[in-house]
Amino acid sequence: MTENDKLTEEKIFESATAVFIKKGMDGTRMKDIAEHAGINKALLHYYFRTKERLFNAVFEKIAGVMFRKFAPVFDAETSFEDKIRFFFREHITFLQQNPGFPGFFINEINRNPERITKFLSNIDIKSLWSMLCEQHCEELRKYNITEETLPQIMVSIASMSVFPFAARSVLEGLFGKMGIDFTQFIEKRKTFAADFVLKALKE
Amino acid sequence: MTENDKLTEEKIFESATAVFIKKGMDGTRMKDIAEHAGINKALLHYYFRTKERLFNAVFEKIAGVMFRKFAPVFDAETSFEDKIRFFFREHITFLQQNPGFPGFFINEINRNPERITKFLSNIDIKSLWSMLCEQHCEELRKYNITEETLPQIMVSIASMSVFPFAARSVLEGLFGKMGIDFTQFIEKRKTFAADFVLKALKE
DNA sequence: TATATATTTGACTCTTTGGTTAAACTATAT
DNA sequence: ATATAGTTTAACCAAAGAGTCAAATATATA
Repeated sequence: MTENDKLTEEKIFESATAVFIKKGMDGTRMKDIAEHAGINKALLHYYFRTKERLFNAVFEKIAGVMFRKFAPVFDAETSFEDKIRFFFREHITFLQQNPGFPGFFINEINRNPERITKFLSNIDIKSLWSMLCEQHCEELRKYNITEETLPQIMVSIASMSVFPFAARSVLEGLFGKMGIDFTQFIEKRKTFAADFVLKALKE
Repeated sequence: MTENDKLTEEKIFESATAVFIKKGMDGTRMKDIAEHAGINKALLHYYFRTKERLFNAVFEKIAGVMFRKFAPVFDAETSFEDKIRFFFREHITFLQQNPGFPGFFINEINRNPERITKFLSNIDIKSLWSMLCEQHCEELRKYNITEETLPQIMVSIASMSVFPFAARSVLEGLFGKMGIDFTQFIEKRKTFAADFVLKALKE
């Protein structure tokens, strides 16, 4: 094995990731993954036993990476405003590099909602949430954010970042007719979304 | 045939809609649709030839209904502000009644992006767009909305309405741990989202 | 080098799947 | 009633799918 050869298992995992993202669990053929990796189909089973195990490995990796991207919002020592700007900048950049993640993720959680229950059970949401509330106690009062509106705001923020990628082909279809470039639209969105949210909050 | 019996073709179409929404094109078995409709599998082919034709019929129906819901935003004779309030109220109510549509739609356009190109070719977006711009010419200037920010705003509005349904199971998972009820969250969202957007726009 | 161990393959199995077909059934018009 | 057209079914088919396995190859180790 030469230095730059990837291990077979890695090669399989990466090919599986690519194909699963493109075709989804149900639309993916083990043969496709094997061909993508340039190996024999039986090797997939040698390393991962079944299609479902291979898929679970891929899904958990992606879900983990996606959720870890939300972490800085909770633990950074910056102001509420800075966190919002930071989030949109970093999260949209991340999605630019992984544009298929939102569509893949939304698809699979809809087909199999139990998956997310299991995944979330590893995370202590409640303490993250109260950490956020305590850390920005005064700011939240200043912005007039209540226990009821905070979830609405958080969901709005996530929506604005994730949705354009999930609905990418629709937007590209619409934009195409109006002379708007999707890539440019996304680049602008990093600051637009932050400004938009902050203006909506500002007293 | 008694009065309240549905025509077989309708029954098939409705069953196909239900199953396709739940399982997606790739995850759906013709057998499942037949069983759901309580008929023989061969009847599906008698009425719709192939799985793909049946799916296309369902997809086009759903896509049509979804996009028609956006129409009042373009042709109503109300103010910009009223349109935003009207949209969130009506659109979220529509999604409450069809909570599976966003997930289904996002999934299928990601698996097969050409589908949306074909679908959008029937709609004259450009003239709808310029209609909107002309109709609210002064308001747009008042709110300081430019040619560049208008698409950002429209996408933000769509995001805020659609995304919570697409990511429903994630939100339910998170909310469950925090004592938040998804149904109630959605009900509140009709006014929250409108207020949020309008505040973000207001000079 | 010889032996044990890990990796890779082609050929195979068994099940599921979309789709077909010929026959049976139903309703209706003459 | 009976011929005709439309509807429904059971039985069938070929292709594709996930998964298996024994043999072959490479790799490490003594």
